[in-house]
Amino acid sequence: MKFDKRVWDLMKKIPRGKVTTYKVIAECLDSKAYRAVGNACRRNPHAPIIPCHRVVNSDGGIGGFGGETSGNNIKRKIQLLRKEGVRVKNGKIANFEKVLFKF
DNA sequence: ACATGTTCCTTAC
DNA sequence: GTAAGGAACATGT
Repeated sequence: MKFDKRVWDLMKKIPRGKVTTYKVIAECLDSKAYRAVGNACRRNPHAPIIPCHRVVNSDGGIGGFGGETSGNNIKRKIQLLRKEGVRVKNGKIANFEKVLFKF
């Protein structure tokens, strides 16, 4: 409950053209539950104000949904990111360090 | 392979 | 109908 709320709050803070990682979020929450962060995103009760597509893995790879990682709905999010200035290479962020938003 | 937090599902009462 | 336990999950080291 509080966990999700905090996660969402941080996500809302992500500016356009930048991305964040589950690791960073978890660290900000003073927790090591990286998975919980992803789960909170999955619940995502706030549709557009929580940009899940702006949250990526520590490797800069777009998260893996239920098998949508290999070129499915995910592609749509990648396009959106690309449009915002995030370079995506085959489902992974190219200039990851440059667009990585640290809290 | 293990650690970590939450959510969902199954089973028990 | 409500409560408890266990499995799964959009991860990271």
